Amino acid sequence: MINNEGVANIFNEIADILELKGENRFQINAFRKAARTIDGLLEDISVVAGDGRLKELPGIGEGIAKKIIELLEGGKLKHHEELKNSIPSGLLEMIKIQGLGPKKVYKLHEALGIEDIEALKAAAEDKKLRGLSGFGAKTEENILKGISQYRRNIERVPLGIAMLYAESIVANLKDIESVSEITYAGSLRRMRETIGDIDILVSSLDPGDVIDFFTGLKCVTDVLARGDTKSSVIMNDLQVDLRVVKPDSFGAALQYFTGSKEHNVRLRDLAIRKGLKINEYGVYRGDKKIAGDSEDGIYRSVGLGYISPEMREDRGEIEAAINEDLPKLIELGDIRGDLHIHTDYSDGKRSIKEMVRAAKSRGYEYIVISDHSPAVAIASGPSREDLKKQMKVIKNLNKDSDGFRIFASTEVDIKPDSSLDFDDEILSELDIVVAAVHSKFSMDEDDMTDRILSAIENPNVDIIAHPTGRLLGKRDPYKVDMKRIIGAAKRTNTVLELNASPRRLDLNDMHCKQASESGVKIAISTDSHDIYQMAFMKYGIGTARRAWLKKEDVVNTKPLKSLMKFFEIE
DNA sequence: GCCGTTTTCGGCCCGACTGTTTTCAGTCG
Repeated sequence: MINNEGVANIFNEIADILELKGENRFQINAFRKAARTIDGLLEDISVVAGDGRLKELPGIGEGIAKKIIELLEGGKLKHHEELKNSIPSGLLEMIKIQGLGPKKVYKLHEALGIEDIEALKAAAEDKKLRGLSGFGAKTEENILKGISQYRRNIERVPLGIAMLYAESIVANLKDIESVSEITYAGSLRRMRETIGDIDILVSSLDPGDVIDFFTGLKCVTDVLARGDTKSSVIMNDLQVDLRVVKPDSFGAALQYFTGSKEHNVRLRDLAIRKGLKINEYGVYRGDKKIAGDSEDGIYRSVGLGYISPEMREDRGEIEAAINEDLPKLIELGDIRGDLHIHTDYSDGKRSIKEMVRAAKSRGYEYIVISDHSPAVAIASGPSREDLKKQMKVIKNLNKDSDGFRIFASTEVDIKPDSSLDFDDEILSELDIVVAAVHSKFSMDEDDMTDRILSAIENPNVDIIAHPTGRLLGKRDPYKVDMKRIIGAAKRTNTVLELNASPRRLDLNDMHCKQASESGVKIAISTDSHDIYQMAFMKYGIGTARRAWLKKEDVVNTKPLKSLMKFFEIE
């Protein structure tokens, strides 16, 4: 059975082919919009179709609804098959090359019979492109550059890495005299889990000065574009776009360059209906500028409350704003403790005392010491006896802790046979039990789901850590039926973790939203193995805000007393 | 192909940069 992603991919491919053939661009947008709707859907598209609700979805009307049903029934779409057969498949790959779009690719195919990237490369090297109108020597050079870049496969980088680069660029440009405001924007500001390129926005009355400094930075390896107010460069194998605007447009530009594109299209559409026009300089009624210096003002001008960057994905936030129903999102300052911490009892780098001190300096009221159980051999976690000793040490530390509380715990391994790595007797003595999968990730979906469910069903287990096991860019999530996990977690009052480590961010934003909408409580934990990693909490908060989580949805916003009540700790 | 507190027809976001052109098309975000 085809899933949501499969249907979305087919509609996107239809849009690509129609674009190559130069068909009506609004029809093309309609397919893309439908694809986006389906891709972002929390429900299974087959369920929506079964209920006859397809046409209630935004961007899905009579024609596309029929196509979805055809796909669900037969796994194929006649319209799609016909389109695919009408062009060489290599053209679809060619449009992915930077600087090449559908028009140029189709022209290359029509005029020179070029059908794939290999042929394109050969033709460009033989200087055969420059004869075509619209193509010159520079175009050939750029195409070859684009091909080698495409082949190097510049991938999206994890949020945590991109954030470090962005913060250092911001720090560098801040000192330029004409710069009055500077920040990063784009998907980084929306705290997406991976980042394709870094967007930096600056307000200055002397754009040339800023652009000069930016393109001259030592770490810049290639300048892709350099205009009067805008420039793109490559540094650290990552594209960085800089835009400079005047201060009275900073809010409008920040709104615009934060995106997402889908969110902005919706916002501009709304503005048009109200007789307004939004661009990156401001909001205009006729020639009169009515907003621009602040982001808040942009939203107010179209009658909406302020929508936080993390929500701007066209996943219902515009509707929520129209209905004055925007959630008050959780903030970093709401966090009162960390519920997943490692120490030198297993593979952590620091002692319990050191981790406690770091937690206190962050203003926390409690932490959970959850070292690995022995089955995770590489972490050389405490044996049953050593865990008992650790519990005693914690008990003593708690005696003179001026109100701060250390909770004894374990990150007990859920073994491939579904059993836990510690017996129920010792688990029941711990304050909190965190359980997680660390091995045999390749199980099929039913077995893996059953494996995790059996941990959820154990009354001693309080929290399931990193529930899908993914490592961003390194290891795919294991296959698991999240609906069953969420259902069981709700029924047993088991907490699901949002692991804040930027290499995990697991649960992801969509699963988190799903879980919390089903009434499951979330723990945002850093899984720290060293002091500095406790700062990862901000990435967890970012993901939580993308999931529309409120303070009440997250257990570690509770003050000490009510947290103890929640976990039934003496 | 979708959609409607102007509309069931006629709209559909907007502007910068590049490279090719002699005023603009294509691409990108």
